[in-house]
Formats: sequence, structure tokens, C-alpha cells
Amino acid sequence: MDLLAGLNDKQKEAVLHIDGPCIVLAGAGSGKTGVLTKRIAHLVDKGIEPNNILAITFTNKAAGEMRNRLNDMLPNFAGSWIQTFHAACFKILRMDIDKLGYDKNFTIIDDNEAKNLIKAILKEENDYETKPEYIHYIFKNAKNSLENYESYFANLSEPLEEKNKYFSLFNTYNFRLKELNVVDFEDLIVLCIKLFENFPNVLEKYQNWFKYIMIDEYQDTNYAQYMWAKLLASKDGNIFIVGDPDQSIYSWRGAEPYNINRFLKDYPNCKVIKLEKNYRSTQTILTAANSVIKHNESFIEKNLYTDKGEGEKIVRFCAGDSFHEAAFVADTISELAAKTNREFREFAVFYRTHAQSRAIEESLFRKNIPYNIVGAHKFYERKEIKDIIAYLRLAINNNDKLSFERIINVPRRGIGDKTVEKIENYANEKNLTVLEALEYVEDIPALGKKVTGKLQEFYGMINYFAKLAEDDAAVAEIIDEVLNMSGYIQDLKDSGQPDAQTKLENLQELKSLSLEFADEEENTLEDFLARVALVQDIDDVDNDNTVVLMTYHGAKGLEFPIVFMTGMEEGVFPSYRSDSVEDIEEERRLCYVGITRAMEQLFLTNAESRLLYGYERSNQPSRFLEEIPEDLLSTYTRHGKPIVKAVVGIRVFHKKFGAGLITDIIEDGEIAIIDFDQAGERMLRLDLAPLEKLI
DNA sequence: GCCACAATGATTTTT
DNA sequence: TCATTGTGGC
Repeated sequence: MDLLAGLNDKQKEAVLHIDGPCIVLAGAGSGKTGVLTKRIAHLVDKGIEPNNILAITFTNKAAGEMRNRLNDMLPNFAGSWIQTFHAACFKILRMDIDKLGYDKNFTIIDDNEAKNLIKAILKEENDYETKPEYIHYIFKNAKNSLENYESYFANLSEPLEEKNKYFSLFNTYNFRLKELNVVDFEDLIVLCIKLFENFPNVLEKYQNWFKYIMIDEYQDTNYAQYMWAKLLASKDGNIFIVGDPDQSIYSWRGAEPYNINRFLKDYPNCKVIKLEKNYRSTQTILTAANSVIKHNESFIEKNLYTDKGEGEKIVRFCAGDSFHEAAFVADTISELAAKTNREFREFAVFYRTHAQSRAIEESLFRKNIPYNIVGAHKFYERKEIKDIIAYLRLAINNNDKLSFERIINVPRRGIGDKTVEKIENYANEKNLTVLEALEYVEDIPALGKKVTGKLQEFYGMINYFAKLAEDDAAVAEIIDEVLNMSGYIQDLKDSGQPDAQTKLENLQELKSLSLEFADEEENTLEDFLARVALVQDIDDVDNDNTVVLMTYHGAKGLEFPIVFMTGMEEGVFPSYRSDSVEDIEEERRLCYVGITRAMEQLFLTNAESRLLYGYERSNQPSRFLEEIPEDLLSTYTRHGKPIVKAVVGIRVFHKKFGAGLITDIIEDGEIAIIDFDQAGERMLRLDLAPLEKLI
């Protein structure tokens, strides 16, 4: 097959690049995934072993997509190192973490569990002042910085007392992690680097292994990830990175777009390739995106262009309030879907915060438009899923107190905090894991007979699961045993919770996932647990034909024929929380990401007032709106659309009651009965009521 | 150990 | 406003 077919000159140059450092600045929609995969295919064509190629992505979804495309291109492709940073580090640590004094059957905890551990520590210290979220943030930054921890904490701009407290908490936290035989997300990267630095022969092993390194979404790497890649590439210097500084929207999570500059400094002779031709959007949309992002200070100018032609104008709609805005979105979707024969899945609605989705949901629901919210409730964060995972983790890692505490009384076994405390004290005293302590449950002082029996039962059950795992039973089978033996399913069925059915379905889904997992090369329970920890959400290829709702952040990497950017208001987007120039610039990049998702048509909406934290707030239109040239827009406001003739069935807007539908007109056309979306049914005099017709 | 009510405090979240 | 978290009574 011809790898270069259909590529432009810049893309070809990137695909054909083999040795030495190279940076590809890939604008939105410039075909970067194609370039990455084709470059791998080209390397393989040139006789390079697939296993000598390391390709790093940020999401499992991106990694999976790349693998799929390669499998299509090269049917026998067996490269197993197309991974996220975290998954690659996990694979490395699984082989060598014992050199750092960790047990090889360590498990991974996610951010929530890390926060819970921090909360527990704070509670032990009777510290009710320190905010766990903040501490967690500091801890993450400390690890990602790769600095000496003592000096990192000493350099914090906090009072000395606080700094000392934080440092001491940090040490306790890390001590606990090791004790529990778990690592957090940051540890995966940092421990891997530690391994490389302390054991040069290990580093060399991987350097010889990964002769060709590729990193996607480089603008989103943090300092530790930058250093990790640099270490691995430092022997041969065959590092190929792809990124777009204008799409860096995660600096608040530790991403350092400055890493691109570091890269340019590290490799002054690197090849720089700019991909500016866009294959996604109309020129109108691209011009809008270019104009907005020009307001940011930038060291690399990019200008997206297309040969698709101008396309439709961007529609700008100014709504009275958030309900009006939502009604506009729903009405427009329903109209367009009918008129242009579009499927619902071609529409996407973006908002800055999840709280904004509600009004939009209600409007869509009212219009019978099917929709899906992306990213609000992640599969693996659901309580029922986490519970079952905790059973599995405890079976693998007997010392995982976090999991133990989570499920010892789920479903209810009559074992409360006091009992747990006694068990943990005993375990500490005798230097046993929590599960081992249960073996000697009769020796634990001050436990009732009933409780003892329950604990023995629990002990036997977990051991049985562990035995199954040891005998390499299929993960699905183990999950089945957990669901039944623990009584979890029965308890759900008996509970009478309104969402019990959904939960049961989710558990079924977990089982299905584990069945699929059985086909993987590495399919032990340990591997499954690592997968679960590293995959925050299941990317069920949404085959539903629904409108998609998500935050601007969630939209990154996606594309839709028709996009609604809602809440384009000062204080909402940009957020009232961003005040520094840097903050505003990041919001602007987020706006740029939003605009460039749209393929054919873009709608920008704002509301003159909206409900925030219980009270009404008036917001100015977003500054980003003014940064788009006027001639690209066709603007509609709720003003200037007086009701020419009130008839049953039209939608109207009332200054106080919001949007509603005229359901009847009585008294010779003098009085209308209007069913308001929010305010309910009202009778209003048409000559007096401040009504406007909704478009 | 469990349940009901009050107090709180609230962007964005690839792993 | 509203969902989550903590406290007090049983």
C-alpha cells in the first residue's frame, strides 16, 4: 500500500522522517493521527522492529485508535508499546519495581483514593483545617516537579509552619502508600524515572529497546513526563513529538506547554514541521479560530487553512437567560435535523461547567431529542463498580487497607468502624496484613461472637477469590463469584433503590468487559486491575444516534458537523476564576479547541442572565465573541423579534417567566395561555405582557 | 451502628 | 440552588 497517498507535502515530510529529533506542530484537524500511524508503518517498512518503537499517547482511546489503524495497515503488526505514559510505566515497573524495594504485585490507586488516604491521615492527626484537595494538589505537583522534596516544600510560598506541616503529611502519605503496597498516578512516572536514574543498566536496557520514541499531545506533558521521555531518548536521540501549544488546556493539572521550548533547546538541530492545512472545518470556522487565538501571546504562529470553501456563517445567538439559551439549542437542533435530514449524532453541545448541562438537558428532553452526556459519570467511578474492584484488589493485595475498609461492611455485615479499628490495631501490633489478621480473628480482643463469625466468613471468601486468581481462573469467573458470594447482587435486588436496576446493568457491563479482556495477551487479574485503574472510562464507541453534550475540555480530540458553544459569557467562559493573563490565555485556548471541533456549522450562544449558586447573575457577552470578525457572523438576539401575531403553538419569551409555549388564546385574542418551561402555566394579556417571539 | 437533618461550599479532570 | 459531608440522637 502507498503510505503517502493523499498526504500533503508537510505530512509526507513528517511520515518519512526516520532518524534524529523532530517536532511536528500539528494544528487542529491537520491529520496528525494519520501522520503518527503512517510514520510507524513507514519505520516498520524500513525494517525497524515494531517492538523497538515506543509510541506514547495521553488517552487509552488514542492508543487504541492508533493500534487499530496500524493493524489495518500492517496485518501482522505486533508492536505492544503503543501506550499511555502511565501504562508504559506500569509495564516497566512490573518488571523492575522490586529494585526500588516495592513488591511486584503492587496495585495502582487513582486520584480519588489518594484523596481518601489523605483525608484519613488528616483525621488521624486531628487536622480539620487543612483541605485535602489542596494538599493532594500540592503533593502531585511535588512529585511531578522531580525536585528534592525537602526543598520543594521549603520553597512553597506559605508560612513556615504550614510548609513543615505539609512536608510531614507528604512523608506520611508516601510511607502509607508503600506500606499498602500501592502507587499513585504520579508514582508510576516518578518511580520509573527513579529506576532509570538509580540503575543505569535498566535505563540502558530500555534505551536499546525503544530505539524510536514518539510522543503525542506533547503540549500536555508535565515536567516528569518530559524528563522520562528525555531519559529514554538520550542515547539515540530518535524522538518524534507531536503537539499544538494552542490546544494546551490542562496546565492547571500540571501540564507544561513550555516543554515544547525545552525540547527545542534540548535538540537545537531538530526538524520542525508545521501542519497548518486543516481537513475538518470550513474556512469560516478556521478564520474565527485563527482570529481568536491571535489574541494570545505566542512564540509559534500558526494559521489554519482549508480548501473546503467558506461554508455557512457562524450563528451568534444572544439569549435572555439560560433556559432561553437551552430552548434555542433544542429548537435549532430539531429544526435542522428535520430540514437537512441530519442525524442527532451530528450535533454536539459544549458548556464550560457540568452545572450548565441541566437546562440544556431539560430542553432536549422536552423536544424528545435523544442525548448523551459525556464524562459526567465515569464508569469506573461508579460506586458499585468500585466496590467490586475493591474485592478483587484485596484478593490480590492483602494489605490494601483502602479496599478492605471500603468493602468489609458492603453489603452490610454488621461490621462498623470500631471493629475495623480493632482489626487494624491488631494487624499493626503483630505486623500482619489486615487480611492475615482475620486469620487470627479469635485472638483479637473485644470482638463479639457474631462479628467474629462474620469476619471468618469474610476471610474465607477473600482467600477463595485469591486462590481462584492464583489458579489463573478467568477474570469474568472471579467477578461472578464475587458478585454472588459477597451477596452484593442479592443486596442490590433487595434494596429497593430506584437505581438498583442500572447498577445491576453496570455490574453486568463490568463482567462483559472482563470477558473481552480474556482475549488480551496479559490477562491475569493483576493486569485487569491495572487496566481498570489506568482506564478511567470505557470508551464505548457511542453507536447511539444521539446529540452529544460535554464540557469544552471533554471535546478535545473530537469533531462534529454541527457544534453549539454555549455560555459564551464573561464569568462563565472565560471563567470567573481566571484572572491572570495566563489563566485567560488558557481559557482562550479552550475556546479555540471548541471552535475547531466544528466541521460545518457553528453556533455561539450566550445568556444575558443566568442562575448561579441560587441567584440570578447578569453577564456580559464573552470577550472571545468580540475577537471573531463580525463578517463571519450572523447575529440573532431575542430583541427585535416582536410578536407579529400570537398563535397557538409558537414559542415565546417572557422577561420574567422565560421561554414558553402558547397553548391557547382566549377572549377574542386578548389573553394567551402560555405553558412556561420553568414558571408553569400562566394567563397573560397579550397587549401588556412583555413577550417576544422565539426564533 | 444507623439514620435524619443541618451546614457547607461550589471550574475544567487525558491517567 | 443543590449535592455532598458532618453531627447528634436513637
